[in-house]
Amino acid sequence: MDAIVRKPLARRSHAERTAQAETKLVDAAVALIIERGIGGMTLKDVGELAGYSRAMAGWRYGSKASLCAYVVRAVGDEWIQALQQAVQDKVGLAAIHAATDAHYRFVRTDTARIRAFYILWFDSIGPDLELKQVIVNIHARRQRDVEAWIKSGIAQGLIRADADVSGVAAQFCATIIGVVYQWLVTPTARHAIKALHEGLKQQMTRALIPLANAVSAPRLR
Amino acid sequence: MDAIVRKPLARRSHAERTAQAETKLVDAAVALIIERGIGGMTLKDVGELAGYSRAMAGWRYGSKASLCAYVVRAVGDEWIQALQQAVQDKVGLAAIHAATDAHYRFVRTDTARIRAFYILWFDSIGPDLELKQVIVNIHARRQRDVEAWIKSGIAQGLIRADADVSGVAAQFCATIIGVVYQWLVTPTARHAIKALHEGLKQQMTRALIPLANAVSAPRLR
DNA sequence: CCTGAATTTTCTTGTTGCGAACAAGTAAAT
DNA sequence: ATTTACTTGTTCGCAACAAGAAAATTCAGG
Repeated sequence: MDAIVRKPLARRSHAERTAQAETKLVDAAVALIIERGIGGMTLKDVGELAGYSRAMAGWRYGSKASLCAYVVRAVGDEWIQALQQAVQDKVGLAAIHAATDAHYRFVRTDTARIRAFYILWFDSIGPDLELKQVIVNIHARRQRDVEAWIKSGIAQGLIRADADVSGVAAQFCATIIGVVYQWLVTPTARHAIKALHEGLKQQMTRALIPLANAVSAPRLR
Repeated sequence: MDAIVRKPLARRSHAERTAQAETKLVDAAVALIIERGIGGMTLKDVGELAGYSRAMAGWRYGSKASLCAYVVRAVGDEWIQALQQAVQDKVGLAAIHAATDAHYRFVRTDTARIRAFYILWFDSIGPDLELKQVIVNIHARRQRDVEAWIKSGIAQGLIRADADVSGVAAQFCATIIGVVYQWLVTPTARHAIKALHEGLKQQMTRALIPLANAVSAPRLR
């Protein structure tokens, strides 16, 4: 297990040491999760890949489960930032479409962090309560956001008034997870992942546009 | 780790021994996967819970990964049987709705085997090639079935002729997985899981019915 | 202010316990 | 007797923790 980088390290403050260690350890954990899965990632290799001793990762985060939860929290925060950036102040279907497009762009770039994030996401099945709690929070937040977009859309007359707000939002969130699963298991099929995102947009359109426009719902391009 | 049963065992043939060991071991594995997740299931405990020695499960299946793959194969076969039984010779939307309803009934009964099956399903992310292959096969078969239903529906004029057959089938399969994830992480919310299945049926209806009927697409009851 | 000892924080080496995997042996059926 | 089913014995690797070394910070006395 070779270290990633070994800069000539001058005297560093405690804060600097801590911050640098954290980024190196998280990067190493992400790389190993992608390469070998969560089971194959060992605390020993995380520490050594980051350029430290075998026990470093375990000492820092206490346990493997805590390290995983920390990684999810860290990447999840970046994620929420990027999503807000993409949606801005849009509402209704525009917001949902923007969020879906942004999601597709994220998975298409396929950065290591996002892949590891979602690998960890699917590990939230299972008995690790700490990780599960983190994921549940992110999921709940997503669903709240979607519900808010739909409600604003209804208020502005862009969405049919009798729409089942929480039901459709749940459908959206569930489908996103299904699409992500597809992406994780077949990382090569870019076109298929694109089509699934487009299909999701179309599905939401059909469920939410006012009835008068329903017949003219656009087909998949 | 206490044994499940200890019948007074008379002289049994090799075939009987093998068969009985297999069911006991699989049952034990299922129980432990549900209780502690895949990481928490140990070959030692599987063997002892089934009433054998600590090495029994490892000896029978060679490795933990192979045991998992075996369980998925076994339950997956039962599953396919039950699904065919539910769909019979239906085609078009009727087949898709029947399959969705059957799926909901399966997860609602929440037998241990089905739960373990889907927990293992989500473990197919990750580097275990044997398990991944089994899952990919089941998934491909599902998708083929759905495509066949759609095609027959088109042939009989029950489904719009310009439908994107493989695209819609992929959408269906992805959403099912998303719904299953929801079910696994929030096993209590039965109503929500029911609503997601109903929403999926409605979504497929909207995507597939001939345009002339589109406006009268039934709403979620 | 400066200098260096005392203290706190960061990180490493040492140890234990447990599980997977396999080897070699025993018991049961053929 | 021979093949098949199963158990006991052993090795190796990892997670978790303990105890020690090294680096940074605080604080004493000039």
